[in-house]
Amino acid sequence: MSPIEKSVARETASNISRAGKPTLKTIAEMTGLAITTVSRALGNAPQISESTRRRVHAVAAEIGYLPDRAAQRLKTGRTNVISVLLDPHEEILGFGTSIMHGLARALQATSYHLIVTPNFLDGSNVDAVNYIIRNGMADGLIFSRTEPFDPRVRLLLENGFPFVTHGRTEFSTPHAFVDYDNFAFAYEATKRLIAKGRRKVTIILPPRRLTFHQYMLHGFMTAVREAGVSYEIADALDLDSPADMIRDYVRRRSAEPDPPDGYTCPGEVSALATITGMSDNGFTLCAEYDIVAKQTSRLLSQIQPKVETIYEDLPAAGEAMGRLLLRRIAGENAEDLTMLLGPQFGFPTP
Amino acid sequence: MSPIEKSVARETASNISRAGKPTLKTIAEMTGLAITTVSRALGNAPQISESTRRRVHAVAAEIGYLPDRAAQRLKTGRTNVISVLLDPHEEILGFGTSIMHGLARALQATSYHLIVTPNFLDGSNVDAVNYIIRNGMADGLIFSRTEPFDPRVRLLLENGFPFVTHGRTEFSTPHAFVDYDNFAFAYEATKRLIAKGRRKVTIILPPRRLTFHQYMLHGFMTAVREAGVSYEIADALDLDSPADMIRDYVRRRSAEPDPPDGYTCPGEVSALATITGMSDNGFTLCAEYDIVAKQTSRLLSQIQPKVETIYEDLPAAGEAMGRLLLRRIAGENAEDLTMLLGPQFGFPTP
DNA sequence: GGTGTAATTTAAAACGTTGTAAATTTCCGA
DNA sequence: TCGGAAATTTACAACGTTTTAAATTACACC
Repeated sequence: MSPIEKSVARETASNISRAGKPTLKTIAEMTGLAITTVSRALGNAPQISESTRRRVHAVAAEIGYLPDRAAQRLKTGRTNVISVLLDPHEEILGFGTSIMHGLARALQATSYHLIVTPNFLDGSNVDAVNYIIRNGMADGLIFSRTEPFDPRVRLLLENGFPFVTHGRTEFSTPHAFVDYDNFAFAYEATKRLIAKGRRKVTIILPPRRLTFHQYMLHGFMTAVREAGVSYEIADALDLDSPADMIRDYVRRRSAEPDPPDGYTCPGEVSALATITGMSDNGFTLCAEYDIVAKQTSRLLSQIQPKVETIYEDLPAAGEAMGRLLLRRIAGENAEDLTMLLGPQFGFPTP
Repeated sequence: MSPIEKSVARETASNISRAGKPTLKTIAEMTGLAITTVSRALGNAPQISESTRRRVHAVAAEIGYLPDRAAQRLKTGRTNVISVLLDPHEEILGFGTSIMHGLARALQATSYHLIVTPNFLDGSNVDAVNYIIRNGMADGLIFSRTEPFDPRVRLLLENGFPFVTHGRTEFSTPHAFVDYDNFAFAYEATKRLIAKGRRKVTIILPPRRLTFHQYMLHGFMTAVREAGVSYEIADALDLDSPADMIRDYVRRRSAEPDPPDGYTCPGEVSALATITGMSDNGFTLCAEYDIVAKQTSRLLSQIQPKVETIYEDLPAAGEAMGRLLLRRIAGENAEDLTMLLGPQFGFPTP
């Protein structure tokens, strides 16, 4: 077919955009090219001449062509989907949402969609992971709250499935992760309490089975030992305990002899609960005791007197996880895809 | 092929589960049936004999067959996906997450997946809706914070695309929605303030462009007029204002003459900000002034003295939206799919 | 034992894309 | 002017499912 004939064919076919949405076929008819060529041109394959490449791109843009994800997925086996495991414990203070926004930012300009796989109410998180691997529901996975020998991580490693965790593990095989330096947080927070003159510090730790329990404890103990102050650790409760339980515990403990006068609170709600529990017994923040808390939202800046805080930037963590996961999917080595985010002092001005 | 031959064929083929995951073909080979028959049997089509139906189901379960979503989607045009538009304003107190958990519960036993379409940082939410409609990215849509003549709703109605909003609109064409009775909330909250003896009430309203601004205002004004107390409305700020701004406003206003002594707070963070602003000026909650706040989490029960609250059950709203959307997708009439959830007094015991 | 009808099962064609292998065109140097 | 290699384009076959229409089998009745 000569260039002139082609051009005629184009005029003829481009009368009305058909009922359904445009496909490669539509463009093929409009340009007089073969479907394969159009596909190639759009994919910027090397063997397509620059002129047709341009022409195809122009037509595609004009009619608002977007490839059918289902067909692509069927053919290539790639889903263009990244799945986030939503943990029920993340709901209180928008942890999930913060991370999600960061993730969204990372995936913004890519063709990836974000799908949320909530905790199966009955089964464990491992089932969800298994389901996703087995049925190829996503190209990559993101989740948080890792355990030292997290079964989800083990499963993913065994299957060579791309993922990024929020939190480290202790597997010898490296994997991509983003973590917050909770050692630094606890160390710094506790040091600050001591600097304020507090002489018996305490901390509300994450559940023992989670990896960051260790780091947190270690940071706390390091500060304690360096300063030689006394301390105690409440092992009847943890950060996942309902706020009421934390409040009740603090209230009870502060009524007993020799109560702590410095609290390291790695959670906003637990900080609030602590303040409430203390004030129930007539203790005043900054006067009789102090708190240094982890801050992930603007919540704590709303209460009086101001609680001293150390910031953890969750949207940044989300964005980092997104970027690392994309690189992991692209084939980069897992051991090069790790990231430890330091605590930031003071809430960044927006 | 005789039954015996079939049975032999089955034995022969079931030696090893092939490399890839099982497909209809796998089952067809194992049972000696045609692919079509297997598809029908799994779909419980009427013309399949009970015996083969059972046999196919058994084999499918045995080898853990799950239909390929991409192929189904390509063939049928249905995506089996429900998309949630995530609004940036929803991040503070896990609104998004709460709703999401409810939604997840509603979709639990269905084949639907939940995909999150975050606000496109640049474009408006309308672009996202348009994108989803045009490219058939989902079978149904869920979003919140409706305006009286919400352009998203208009677009969806024009295209006959199934959706459920959180919040009402004023279009004459009915559409599915779940809403919280904010009139009842504001009316009840304000009445309580008045019952406590407060004589000048005020309210922090949602942004004027959102539908529930009207309901909230109406409820507030009704209580005010019935009791004949005085009131004022801060129109320099709204519920979306940063907490610091609310706090500063309250602080400034309470230092001026004739300040309000009763606050209706339709948001948890704004309630906190109000308390802080007031206490900055030496006003004590329950003594010099009162607050009745909307409660969507256990946050407010953590501060002292207890703020009186009226509950809004967001997970329940999410679940309701999910169920309504499924029915809408199934073809039910939109006008039958509306739901107004009443305020509940006191936090339900879990 | 045939015949018609109902009950089951089946082959073949799509859905829109990409990969393989082959066909066509273009271009260069002899 | 002609081979032949390089450049460009193409046809066809998948991917796994559902749908349409047709084929086969079973069943009842005369």
